[in-house]
Amino acid sequence: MAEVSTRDRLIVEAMRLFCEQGYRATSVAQIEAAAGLAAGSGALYHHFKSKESLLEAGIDRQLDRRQAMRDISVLFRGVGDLRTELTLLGRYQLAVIDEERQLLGVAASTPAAQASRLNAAYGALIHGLSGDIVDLAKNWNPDLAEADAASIALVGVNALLGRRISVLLSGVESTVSDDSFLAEWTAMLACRIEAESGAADRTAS
Amino acid sequence: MAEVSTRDRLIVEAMRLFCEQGYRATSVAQIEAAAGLAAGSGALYHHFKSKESLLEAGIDRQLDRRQAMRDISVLFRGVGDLRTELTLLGRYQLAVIDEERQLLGVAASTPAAQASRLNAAYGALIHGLSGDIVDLAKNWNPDLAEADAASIALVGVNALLGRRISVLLSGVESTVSDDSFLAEWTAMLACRIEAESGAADRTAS
DNA sequence: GTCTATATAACGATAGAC
DNA sequence: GTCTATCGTTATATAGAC
Repeated sequence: MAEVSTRDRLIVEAMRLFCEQGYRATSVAQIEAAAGLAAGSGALYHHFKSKESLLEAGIDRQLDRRQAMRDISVLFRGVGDLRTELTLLGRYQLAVIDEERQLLGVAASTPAAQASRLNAAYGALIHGLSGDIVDLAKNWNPDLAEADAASIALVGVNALLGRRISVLLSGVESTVSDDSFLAEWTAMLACRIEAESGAADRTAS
Repeated sequence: MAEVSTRDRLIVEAMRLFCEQGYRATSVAQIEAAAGLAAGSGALYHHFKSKESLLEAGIDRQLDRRQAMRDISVLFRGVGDLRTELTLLGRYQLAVIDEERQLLGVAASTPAAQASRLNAAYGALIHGLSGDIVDLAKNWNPDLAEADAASIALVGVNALLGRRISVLLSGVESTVSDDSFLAEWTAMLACRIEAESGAADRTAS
């Protein structure tokens, strides 16, 4: 039961290497070696017809795992006050983004053939995360306009994404802990959610 | 005076292609063709000793341009109220990130040899943008603790970065305009800057 | 299914004519 | 400085033994 097939090992190691080095920079021989096969042997081609079809299988696998994590966010409903729920949701969404980290990393350097698939997957991710924040916001402040809730959610999601993608691009971990970051993130969103509707218009022309 | 040297054309086109396709996926022949030279001829090697030294020159060029944009943010001081200054600063910082877009794109898929240079450049960018927000925040609320100002700035910068890097990864422009995004971004930061110190601790344990 | 061996193509880089 | 031509290397992918 704990047996992992060679095919699965190839997918896992390939996505890891694609994320670290990029798709083009990762050779088939390197993937075979990482999966415990002889480097340079065509053993990989008995499981995938090409390097690109291996990437495709990796994308599909990630989308399956994403499906498994969906609709867990509703578990945070009614736990306590607005800030508690926001912090829990933020922590959950950071975990979701971590799960998608490889996919985001691979998306940065990918042949055009698979680009549309990755773009669609990325768009769906943003939409899902943003929607959860919108639901939470409107739940705690029914007077909040749909457009305002969407704006708050968009800035919130981008803040979480920016934090995770930053370390993805730089490879350097932030000096600020996730908890500290989420504390401020929570305070900012709560401050806006509690405000009356239309408050976002009080900016410079 | 409008004459652009072949060397400069090579740098510009190379960075554009590196950003779009990745470093490894871009061939020297492709760069030569984009610069108006015969594809496959070694003409590039009369200006750069290798493909990697061309990337290095591209990074140096970006760092020079960054230097030219520094210390412009102080021009926004004392324009009006907190929200006006925040919106102007946010708009300015989005422009700065746009200027660095290529460098961020190249950073996503780069050989280890140049990775440290890119990482240092990226870290300096974050630090500079964050520092400007901290200065503005403490200017409008002297009671704000240094740590709180830094937290607010970190979330703010990551929100801007997330928005720009999102379109960099997905290639799809957001349906929300920059002005609408900045309006909400401004409201969020202003809401937190105006709060008393220590308010960020009112989150879940 | 995995191996050795190899076909075929593309890439980075160099040499020399002009 | 730019070209044509080419070398050496590395990559993807295949053929056939075990």
